[in-house]
Amino acid sequence: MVVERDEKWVPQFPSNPSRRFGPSSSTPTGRNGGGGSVTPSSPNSSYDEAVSALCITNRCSPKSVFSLVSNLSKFKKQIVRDMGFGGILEIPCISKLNLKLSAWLLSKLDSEESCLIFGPGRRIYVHEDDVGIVLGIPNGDIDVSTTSVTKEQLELLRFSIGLASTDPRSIKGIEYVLEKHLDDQSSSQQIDGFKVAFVVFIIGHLLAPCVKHDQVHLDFWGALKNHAALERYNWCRYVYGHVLEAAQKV
DNA sequence: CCGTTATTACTCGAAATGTT
DNA sequence: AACATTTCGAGTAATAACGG
Repeated sequence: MVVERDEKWVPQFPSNPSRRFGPSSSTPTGRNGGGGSVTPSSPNSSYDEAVSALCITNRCSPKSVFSLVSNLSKFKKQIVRDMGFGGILEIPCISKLNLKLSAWLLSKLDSEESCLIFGPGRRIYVHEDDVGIVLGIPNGDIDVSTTSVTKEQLELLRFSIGLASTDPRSIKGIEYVLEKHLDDQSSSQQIDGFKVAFVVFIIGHLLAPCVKHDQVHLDFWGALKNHAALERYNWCRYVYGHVLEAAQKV
């Protein structure tokens, strides 16, 4: 039911040492953040809100991106940088995401005003450019979502990067594509195939993971048709759009 | 010899991943 | 989408080392 994907990795916070609120019917342990004189408005309701979203699933895994990226050859990394996705190469190896913190953050995100609201006068405005600053992905002038792709084009794309499966959403075997040897002798088709496969991989594993195992959304494939202009698309807006969508579900 | 501190081992829970 | 399994990290307890 409440299924949300979380596209931002959390900067490793000092994991809160809250041993779960036991069923002991004793003191309700006022959960004021260390400050003390925090907003007395409704510290409880907001907290319950986050707790109610405990049943969340998340297919986002920076670690798989990290392990792939760390095994890329110099040549491939240069290709990635040329695409404008250089920031992906710097992804830290975070193997665990704090889902509670993610859910809490998303619950504070107002999609209308595009800011995190922590209380009266406590707001952090978020812009899609910030996504680019943090993740280091292209922030071009073409909107990803305006592009569309037909079934045939999708088929052709998948074929060109070596994904043979008939299921258009499946990305099984994409790692094999990315591990194929590439050097300056390789044809431009092979390099383009690598570029497309790389974008699909990071979208599927980090930026906008689908809730289903080994599957991705189809809404960004249109942007992949144009191999030469991958860096001219606004991937930040695409990612941020998915964050907002997830926030609305919370 | 006792009390305090540091290192290590183990247990438990949460998150990731795969399957039906 | 729900369920099951695996993996990983944090917390805790036990033990060893050190100093008084």
